[in-house]
Amino acid sequence: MPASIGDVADRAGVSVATVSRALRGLPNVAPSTRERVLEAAATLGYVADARAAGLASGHTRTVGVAVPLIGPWFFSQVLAGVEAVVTARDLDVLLMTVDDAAGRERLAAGARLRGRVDGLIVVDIALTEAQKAELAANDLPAVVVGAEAEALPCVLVDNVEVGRTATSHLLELGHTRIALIGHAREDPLHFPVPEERRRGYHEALACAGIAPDPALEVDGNFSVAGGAEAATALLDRVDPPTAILAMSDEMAFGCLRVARQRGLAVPGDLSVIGVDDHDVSPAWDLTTVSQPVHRVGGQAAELLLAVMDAGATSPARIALPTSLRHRGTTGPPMVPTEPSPLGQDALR
Amino acid sequence: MPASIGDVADRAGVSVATVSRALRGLPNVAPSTRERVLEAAATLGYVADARAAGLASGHTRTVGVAVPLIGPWFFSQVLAGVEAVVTARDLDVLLMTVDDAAGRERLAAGARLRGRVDGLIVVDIALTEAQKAELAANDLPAVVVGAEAEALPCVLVDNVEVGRTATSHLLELGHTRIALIGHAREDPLHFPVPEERRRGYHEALACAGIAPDPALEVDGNFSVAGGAEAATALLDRVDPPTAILAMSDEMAFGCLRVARQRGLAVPGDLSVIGVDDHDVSPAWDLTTVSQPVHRVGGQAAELLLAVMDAGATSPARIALPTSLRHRGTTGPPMVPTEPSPLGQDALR
DNA sequence: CTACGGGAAGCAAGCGTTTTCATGCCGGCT
DNA sequence: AGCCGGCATGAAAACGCTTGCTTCCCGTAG
Repeated sequence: MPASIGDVADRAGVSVATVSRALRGLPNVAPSTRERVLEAAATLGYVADARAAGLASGHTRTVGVAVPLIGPWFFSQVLAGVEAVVTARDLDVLLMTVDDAAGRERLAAGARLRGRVDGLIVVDIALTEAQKAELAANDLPAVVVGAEAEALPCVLVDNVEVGRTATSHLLELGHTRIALIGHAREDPLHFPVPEERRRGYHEALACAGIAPDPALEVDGNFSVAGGAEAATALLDRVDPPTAILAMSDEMAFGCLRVARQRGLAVPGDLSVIGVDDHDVSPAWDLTTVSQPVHRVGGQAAELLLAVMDAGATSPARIALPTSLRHRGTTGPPMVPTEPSPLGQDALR
Repeated sequence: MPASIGDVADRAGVSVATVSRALRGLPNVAPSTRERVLEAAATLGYVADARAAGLASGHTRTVGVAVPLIGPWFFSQVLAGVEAVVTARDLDVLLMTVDDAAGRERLAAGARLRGRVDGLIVVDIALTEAQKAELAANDLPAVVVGAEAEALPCVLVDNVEVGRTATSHLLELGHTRIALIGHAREDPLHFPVPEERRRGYHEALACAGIAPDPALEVDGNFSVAGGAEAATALLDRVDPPTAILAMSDEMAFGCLRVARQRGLAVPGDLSVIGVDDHDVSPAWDLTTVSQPVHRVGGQAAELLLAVMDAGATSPARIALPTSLRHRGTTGPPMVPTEPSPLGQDALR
């Protein structure tokens, strides 16, 4: 039903080959001819069929982005970063969520990918080593975000350092009972990020000569609600922590909420630090370890484009810097015997 | 390089037609044959080329989602909603941002769409009536989110009511100087949403017999920072408002930040209400008008699928309900002469 | 005057599927 | 015994483009 290239050719009185060349701005087309073709195409409302063009030319002008979830802030920011650089090259973005083992298997096998994308960005998906190798062998240009990969380029932040930085910050302020809210250790996804941050936490603790207390490490599900639950559990203990390191700002928000509900002063009674530097963190005045989320996506996209252009180069490994944003939710622990005059939060 | 259907056919000792049928689970294939084909395909790692399959069959198994931006919470949630129902039908999502006039023109004309998507969801993009008509005439199944459309199905919330509800809430609490933070009236995008909410605000004000003060309507750019700036400007006035209605929770967060920095008690000195019911709003204890963001996306996707299945039906128009979430940031205005005992916020 | 060169345009061969139509085979029915 | 219908399979025609190769034409150099 829609006009095809043949219709345009007929109307312009030239061959389809000439139409194809004229429309794509290729050389060796007389200006007068090109103009006639352009006009014919315009009046017919002709748009080339992407499938046919791709089939003939061998590419798709599309890159795939695989994420475990779409909703959370982190992923939407990475996605935005990818999108910005990809559309600058006039490519499209195919979004795919893979959130279970079957999906990961299919992704690694390249199912649904052939003839769909020219390249793939895999964000924070817990691929096994075997799956990564399979993906790399898959001839499809791919880059991994948030995890190391042997044969694939990857972009990530040093999450051990993230954990270390946050913990050291709290230690320097004088805290010794520091809780960690992250992901359950027995996480079926065994994605490295939480584990790495936990490692940094342990390292910093060890440096300060403090023995880690397993009771202070709880699951927060990387959500506001999960962070709130975790904080509740921690603060209900007979020996509550004086500081909480939440592995994401969203979980930190949950902590702050609980603190406020309980009338705890922050940072007087409880210090809270997050990770991400979420959009709304400045508004909360939340101390956090900032990571360049948007840049992560952009960098991954640039890397992918480079691989797509140059073919298989030596897989790069790009580490992006993080930095402590010391704001208002962390401070020295209160001396236990001295009750806080600021135990009430005026907001409530 | 990758195995084609012909390779599979050779290896299984059958024709390509049989391979095609066997792999897609079509009837009239002997079980033994099917098994042989499956095995051949598996050992060859065969995956059908989506372009070729699409070209031959006429569809793409992909739906497009066009948004003006990816980063903001609202869009990521809508996207997630769409994605959930679309992938349940084993379709893919092609993400496209259109944020300028040229992009809108191209979108309406269907550029880059043919052979790329089987259907399109347009989210909060300021199409002119002519462009909507063009899109509708474009034979491509499409649904519009966040705007009325003559010839296209659409899903939206009653944004006039949203504005009315929020404003009435503040009025009932006793406020009379109520500021509105939204989008600049001379918005070049002239997207209807802010304008509708503003209308609701005016209607509620009129009902209460209050003349709107243009000085109390300011632009907040729908971001945290924009909300903060707007709040600053409002509170710097000689006659500051006692309540602020922000058209999004993110802008409301900016307001709360400013209030806290200035030592204003919320809701004692200043009431703040937002719109959206953002993930972190419960943590802030923010009063807001909740809209079912995820559901909006899901509903749009379901509508689109229905159109794709059934062909052109009469264009539906689905309005989703909103509701007031009365939380802690709104309350009666303080009696002006009585200074607040809670002017200090313990968080800072 | 012929040979040569280069730009403009056309022909036709793919690209890898799906799908229609034709073919062959077998069993059951009249 | 002769047909007929149904099932499994194959051959080949689309699908709509890109692209290598060829042809044509004209101007210039020898």
